[in-house]
Amino acid sequence: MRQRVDGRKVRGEKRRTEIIEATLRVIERDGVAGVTHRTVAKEAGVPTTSTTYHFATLDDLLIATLIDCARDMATEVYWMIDRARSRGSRGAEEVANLLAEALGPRRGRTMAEYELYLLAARRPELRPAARRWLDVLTSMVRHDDEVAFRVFLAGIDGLLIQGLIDDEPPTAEELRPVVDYLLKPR
Amino acid sequence: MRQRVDGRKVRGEKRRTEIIEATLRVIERDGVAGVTHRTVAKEAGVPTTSTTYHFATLDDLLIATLIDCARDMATEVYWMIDRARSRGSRGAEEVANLLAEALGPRRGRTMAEYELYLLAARRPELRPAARRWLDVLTSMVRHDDEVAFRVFLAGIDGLLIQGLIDDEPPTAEELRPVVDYLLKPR
DNA sequence: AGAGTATCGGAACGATAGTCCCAATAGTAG
DNA sequence: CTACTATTGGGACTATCGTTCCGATACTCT
Repeated sequence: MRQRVDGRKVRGEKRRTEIIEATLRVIERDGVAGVTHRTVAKEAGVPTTSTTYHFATLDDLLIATLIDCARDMATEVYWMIDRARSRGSRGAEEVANLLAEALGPRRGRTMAEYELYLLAARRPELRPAARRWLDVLTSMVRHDDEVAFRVFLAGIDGLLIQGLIDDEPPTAEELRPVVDYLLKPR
Repeated sequence: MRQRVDGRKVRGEKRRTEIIEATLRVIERDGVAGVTHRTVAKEAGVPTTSTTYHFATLDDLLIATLIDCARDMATEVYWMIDRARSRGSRGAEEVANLLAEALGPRRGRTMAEYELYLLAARRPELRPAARRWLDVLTSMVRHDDEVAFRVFLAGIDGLLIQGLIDDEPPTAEELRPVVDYLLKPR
């Protein structure tokens, strides 16, 4: 039995999270295709069998990792929306900065997030995780803004995925006019 | 020597395209992860070694297939833009219909196209193919519309990739107001 | 027709994958 | 302290992968 009454972490919890974090690093570096029991174990510095002990199958490990990844994703986009909505005219600048960051220093992470998207397209059990940030953020917007908000979210997704296939990541300055136009009310 | 002066197809060309088409079917069904020499050969009804004969490596086969896929992609989106621009107020309806089609009957194909996107993010040699339709379409728009056009393209990409993680594909009617808003000039 | 070359297709080789087995260890409840 | 269970970690088994080898076949040019 893994659970404890006092809520303290059980022994294996630490290594379990280490494995998940290592898996995310592998995905960022080599993509989902690079995830094997052995590569993850090597990245985490644990024996190969440790990954099979904590996760029944490799699929379970992938799903656990991507769900974890989706949680951070939701947090990040939450702040993006928050800045865009609350700071008035400076919203576009903040959003452009966050996009440039997602396509520059955090590029690997952004790729991992879209690998989750595509995996969720084929595996229904991943869809709730992939949709989490869409749902959460949709719920925090006024109902009469829903269409505008969906357009905004789609635009962000499109700019990110298109930015991933640029030879060099776009700067915040280059993104600025597009974000500006995207946020402009109609 | 494979090339002929008169331009007639050389012998192996037919089987080569059969293999590419089979590969695309495999990608549509099981994703890039499902592509192996054996699965492709089985799908094409040819012996396993045929795939290694016509393509030096499995990577070459993948790249050839995805570049082929990108060509059709460009054609399809070309028509989408064409309808949106030339038919005035009915443009949004046409675009919504095409989106619903891409997320319904052509769902597998759409997933394949975004797998190309993500693969291109990691492999620079695939980027020209992935960017082709963006570039072609960008060149056909008036320069003063460039920002609006980039927003439109990003919105389309976002709607498509978000539609892929819906439990049931959105209908043209559901997409209509969003496309309407996306196309509305500012 | 015959030589030469492109293509085909069966078999197999080495590498690597997922997963399982089992002995050793450590922390915990009684 | 002792029994028990969770966890660790090394090794191995089996399946499948990419790729190569090589003999058979078919097409083309002279």
